[in-house]
Amino acid sequence: MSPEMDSRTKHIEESGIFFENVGLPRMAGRIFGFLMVSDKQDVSFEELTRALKASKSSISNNVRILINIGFIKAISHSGERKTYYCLSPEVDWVDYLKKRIQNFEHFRKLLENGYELRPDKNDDTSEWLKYGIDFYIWISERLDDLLEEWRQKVEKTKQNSQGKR
Amino acid sequence: MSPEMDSRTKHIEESGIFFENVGLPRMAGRIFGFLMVSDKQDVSFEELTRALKASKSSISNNVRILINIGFIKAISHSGERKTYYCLSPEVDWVDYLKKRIQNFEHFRKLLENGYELRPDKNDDTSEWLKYGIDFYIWISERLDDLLEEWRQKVEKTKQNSQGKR
DNA sequence: TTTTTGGTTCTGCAAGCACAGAACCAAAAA
DNA sequence: TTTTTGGTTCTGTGCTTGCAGAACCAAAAA
Repeated sequence: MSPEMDSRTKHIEESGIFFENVGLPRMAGRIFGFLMVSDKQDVSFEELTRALKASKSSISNNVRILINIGFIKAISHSGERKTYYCLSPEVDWVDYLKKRIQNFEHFRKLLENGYELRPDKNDDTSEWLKYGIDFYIWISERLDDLLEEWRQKVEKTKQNSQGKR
Repeated sequence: MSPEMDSRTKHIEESGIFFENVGLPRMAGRIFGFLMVSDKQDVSFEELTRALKASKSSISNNVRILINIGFIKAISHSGERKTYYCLSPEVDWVDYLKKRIQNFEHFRKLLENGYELRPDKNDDTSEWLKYGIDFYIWISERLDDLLEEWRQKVEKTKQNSQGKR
């Protein structure tokens, strides 16, 4: 990183690294980061290739990834052929988290399966497994409650702001 | 998979695939799965290489990974040079989850940084960022509460079982 | 019709990674 | 001391993946 790199560029690269850390392409993170700090509301495909100095193929593929995740959205303007992209206003954090929480479920099933297969269910290892299973059952329930709570909170806020109008 | 593969082998391989899906080596998952369903309380290094048909280097590296994560533990028996491994009885699910939750914090910081860098903080994108930031602040707090709740639950159970003795 | 534009899909390459096997090393045994 | 044991670290290989550039394609423009 050159020292005179501006804070936006730095932000974009950091976003890329973060995405990489969670198993997504760096370029997808760069696009996401760029959309965050762009002074425009929506950015064209062509601007992305130019701003991020990336090939069309890379932008094309990574834009699709971001759309699938639900982080960004394609929009078009009448009388124009170009496609523009912006952070998806409809992104559902709850749904997004729910998908990530499914890993817990999967892991719990793995523990349960292991427990079932143990020859002696009264030893330390079995106890350990039981404890882990209990924890995951408990935390999954609680997380569901939490997400429902948030959903209602949002619902209420929406009604409020509608009432104000 | 041959049809006559027994359920333990199947479990071990499934564990391997699961680990792979969350970004860890398949072999680490196999070891974890094997320790789950082994009829022994602890398993030697050599038995792992034999049972999983893997090289010493692979076992060595992946055992270290599992120890670092905190999933398994090395133990030794007096009068013996061999090292044995078992599912770590001290594994702290709470700590484990906390580490995974740190990703949320990191992501929130990314959103906050993006928000700070926006030229116009009154447009839709900024609103979107603010909403996301709020959500992550809220969920982080709630998760901390949850983990604390679980910790206390465990504490209580421990006291109970001690009282019974 | 032919040409241009906007974007997708195909091809090839470079980097990263999990694994095996070999070389290695320290501690115990002989 | 030398030999054996138990395990780690080094080296090479095949597989995967992100990317660029080229080929491609459909729709609009000319």
